[in-house]
Amino acid sequence: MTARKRYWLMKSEPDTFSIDNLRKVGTEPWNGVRNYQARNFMRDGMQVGDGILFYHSNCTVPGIVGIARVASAAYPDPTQFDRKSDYYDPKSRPEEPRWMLVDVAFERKLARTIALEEIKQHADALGEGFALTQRGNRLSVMPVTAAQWKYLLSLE
DNA sequence: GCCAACGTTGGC
DNA sequence: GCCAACGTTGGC
Repeated sequence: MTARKRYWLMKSEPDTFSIDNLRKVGTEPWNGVRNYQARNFMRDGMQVGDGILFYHSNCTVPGIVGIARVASAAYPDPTQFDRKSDYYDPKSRPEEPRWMLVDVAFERKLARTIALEEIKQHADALGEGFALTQRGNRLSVMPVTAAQWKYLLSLE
């Protein structure tokens, strides 16, 4: 029995890991998420094949730049046990890992960037539940409804 | 580079 | 369990 496909938005700083980086490598473990809410979405919500809006944050034109898909079930983020990693978490133990991730696979780049500025203009159509346009929201992984997915891609 | 928002930590 | 201090995110 296969559950219905779900949709997500995932933020990445292009200076660290851009949509072009993802296109090059094909599939990437989404490591470094250190926020419980974002982790829970990956661990409890994501299923292989789910759609991902790839979002560039902290850059000149923040916005949605591509589409990816969930390519693995959730598994422990190995960087949490790597002392040399920026993401090392001394409080996490291998027998009880604190941080989980999924693999993310490249699908395509959008024909153009759907900028945050533009998305904000459609806030009414997207509904109040859309976390990206809610003031002060810093979540790096968030759910997107099928309707929001469709609407956002219709802007492309 | 600034700073508002907000999550986490740790003293009490 | 409260809450001040602190660190991070991320738009601008």
